[in-house]
Amino acid sequence: MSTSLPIEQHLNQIRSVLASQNRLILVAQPGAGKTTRVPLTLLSCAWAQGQKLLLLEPRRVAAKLAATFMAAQLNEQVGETVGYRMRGDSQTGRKTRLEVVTQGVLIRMLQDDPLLEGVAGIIFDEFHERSLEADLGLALALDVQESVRDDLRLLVMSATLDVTALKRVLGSDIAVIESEGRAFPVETHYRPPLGEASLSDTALRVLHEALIRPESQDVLIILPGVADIAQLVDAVEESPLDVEVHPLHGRLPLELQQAAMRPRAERRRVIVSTAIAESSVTIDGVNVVIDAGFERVPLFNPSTGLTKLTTRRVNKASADQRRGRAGRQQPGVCYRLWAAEQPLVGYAEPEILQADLSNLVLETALWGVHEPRALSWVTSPPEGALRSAQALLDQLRLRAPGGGLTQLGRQSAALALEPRLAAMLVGAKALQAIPLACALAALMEGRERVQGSLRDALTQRLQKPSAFSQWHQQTQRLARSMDVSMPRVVDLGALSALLCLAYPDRVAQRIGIGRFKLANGKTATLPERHPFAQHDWLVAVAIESATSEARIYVAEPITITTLVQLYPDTGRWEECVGWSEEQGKLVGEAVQRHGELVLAVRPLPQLSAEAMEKALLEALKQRPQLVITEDVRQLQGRMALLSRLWPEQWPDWSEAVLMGTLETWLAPYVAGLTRMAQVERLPFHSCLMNTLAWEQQQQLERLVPSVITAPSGRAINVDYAPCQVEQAPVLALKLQEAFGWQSTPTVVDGRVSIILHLLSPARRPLQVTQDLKSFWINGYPEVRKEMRGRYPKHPWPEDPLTAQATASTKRRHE
DNA sequence: CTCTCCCT
Repeated sequence: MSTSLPIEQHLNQIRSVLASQNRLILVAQPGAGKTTRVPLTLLSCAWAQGQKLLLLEPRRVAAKLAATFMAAQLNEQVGETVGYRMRGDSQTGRKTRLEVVTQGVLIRMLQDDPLLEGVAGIIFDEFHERSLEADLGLALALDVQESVRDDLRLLVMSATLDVTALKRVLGSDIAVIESEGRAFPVETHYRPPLGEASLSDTALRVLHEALIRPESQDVLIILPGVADIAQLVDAVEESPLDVEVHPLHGRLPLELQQAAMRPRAERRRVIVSTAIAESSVTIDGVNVVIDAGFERVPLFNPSTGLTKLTTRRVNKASADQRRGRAGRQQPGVCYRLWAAEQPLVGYAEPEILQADLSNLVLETALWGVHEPRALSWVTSPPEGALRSAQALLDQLRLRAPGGGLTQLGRQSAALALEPRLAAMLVGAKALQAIPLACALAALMEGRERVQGSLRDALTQRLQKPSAFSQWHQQTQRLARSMDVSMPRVVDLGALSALLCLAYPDRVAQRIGIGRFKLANGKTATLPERHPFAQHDWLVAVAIESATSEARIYVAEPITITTLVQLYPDTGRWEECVGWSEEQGKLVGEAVQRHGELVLAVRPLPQLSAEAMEKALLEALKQRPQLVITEDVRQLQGRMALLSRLWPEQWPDWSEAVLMGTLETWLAPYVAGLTRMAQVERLPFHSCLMNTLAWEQQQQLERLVPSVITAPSGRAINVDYAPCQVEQAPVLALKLQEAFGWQSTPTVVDGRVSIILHLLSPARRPLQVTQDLKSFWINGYPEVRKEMRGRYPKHPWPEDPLTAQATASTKRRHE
């Protein structure tokens, strides 16, 4: 059967492209056979002789399965020509030429040997899943290939036809080979919820419909979350349907997951699953899929530093993948619980756009890249999440000011733990609490949910390690990597200190019953009856960010003394001068802070000059706007006109810019001031003018004069305020004052015509014009006819071009 | 009213 796989007909082409080029994209649908056929065929290529190939798989099961299958193809055991490598479980030997590795392993291999000696090529399987680690692995591999290993072959395999982003980073001329997949046809029906029916009600209704068809075998129902699954499982069990029902999700113990996947002959099975059934596991015997069309995804919020689970509609690629689960072994049926016309986004967002990037920043810093965006990414890590990750690493003391790693940071990166836990582990040395830190890290990293207090959970495990084998294994592994052995008795004394090392940003100060302010400035709550609800200080370990206030699920009490011992900066008294709105003046205090939290305050008798200056400017910046007098407003308008024409030569004096640059133009004048009223009285006009050179000041007066002399002899203020909104300056004057002006007056050496507001003797607008010449000819006769009767004492000559201009009445003139 | 998935 292997000879009939769709990928077979492309193998020669794949070999020939990689003989002469070092990059290739292979697009193949599920069932094409790419995972197992392509790596084996590449082993015999000339460029791979005497070297290894790495095959990257996104999941441990997939890696083992692929290795086992390929070894069997060669009539060998795993660990001979084909082996695998993953955390805590490897089978490779001296003969091994193809290593199937999981994502974390690839990154460690690259970090340990950036030359990748002995490796001829890397195959990225299932790249369309766009996991954070696959993206990082490819970025590092590209860096290696571009800098020191142009012979290194990189083959990216994807089930997605949309390869534009990949081509952008791999090169627009890269070869793309496409292969058909192989699957049975699946009939699609759309069954949106009726009225207000819930997802599980709708799924139950459609399940009845599906089971009526005699050809229906086992049914896979995909719902967004565990709660929906439990609800539907109950409903099916209470219904008269003669089926065997199994829940399936990642938090279920492994035995129950496996039970859900085992085929049974006697009764039809209904498997109610999360998205885990979409890609991670295959279930034999299924030919009906009921897809609710939703997924729950963790979205990282850079401003809170928290990850929130969000339910949203699936993308089209996932929906098709789910549907395909009905046609793996025979023709099938898929019921979609949404309307056919429901729009869906095309593909899943790459994880890099929505995940916590602290590990990515740690890895790239270890790689020697201080600014992660300098690498070549299929999708660049987003700015906000990068800054947030950098801030966390700074707080964990893993990152040095320049962006490199500290000593602690380098040790942490080698530990293969998330940065918070790694920082805790390396920091445990100074607390002489490494064994406890290992036990704690293993607990927090584990998948099991901690019920009740951390202290109890730890005590339980330390007393009876054999009952918690996964935790025990990981504890031992961490202890080995820290060069300690686990003692028989572990003291829990350093527990809260260790947690502060991992979660310095989540130190929490009580601000009410069960309400806490976190060091990152956010508010979080603990149930009012929680035993810690009345503690003044906690460290919040598990938090879920909700729409309103974040909720704390796991916490541990701490003392300020502990905090100060761990973070010497926290204990430092910091001079803090601030503006008091109530007192209308600057006040000073010395405070001890931890992030946004204030530990202690004492008044400060004397304020330093710099602190006062800084505080005053800061207070000014907090205000919605500067106090702008008319002369400053005019100056801003004049400057706006000039800087629009010559942005290189004239500064931008818009309000936003002035607010942002107080330090440069206002600072010299605030020295010694303590009250805001004094600041408000400063001559801002002169302060601004003084920043210009003398020649520039002269030029300003000449190009945009503040007054223009009308034919009447009167000097009239030009209004430049409209220039701030990109309009021309305005000159308002009585019509009679303009007699004799042949055309519109101008500024900026004739470049800009002024808008004239010609007024009646009662200063009512008669005409607004930027073309005076045409007004005299076309508009004036009409105005004259109408106004002569109403204002007989004022001159209304027939020829305004030659008439004597005047600001007063006829009589005074005679 | 906690909990999608994955990995060093």
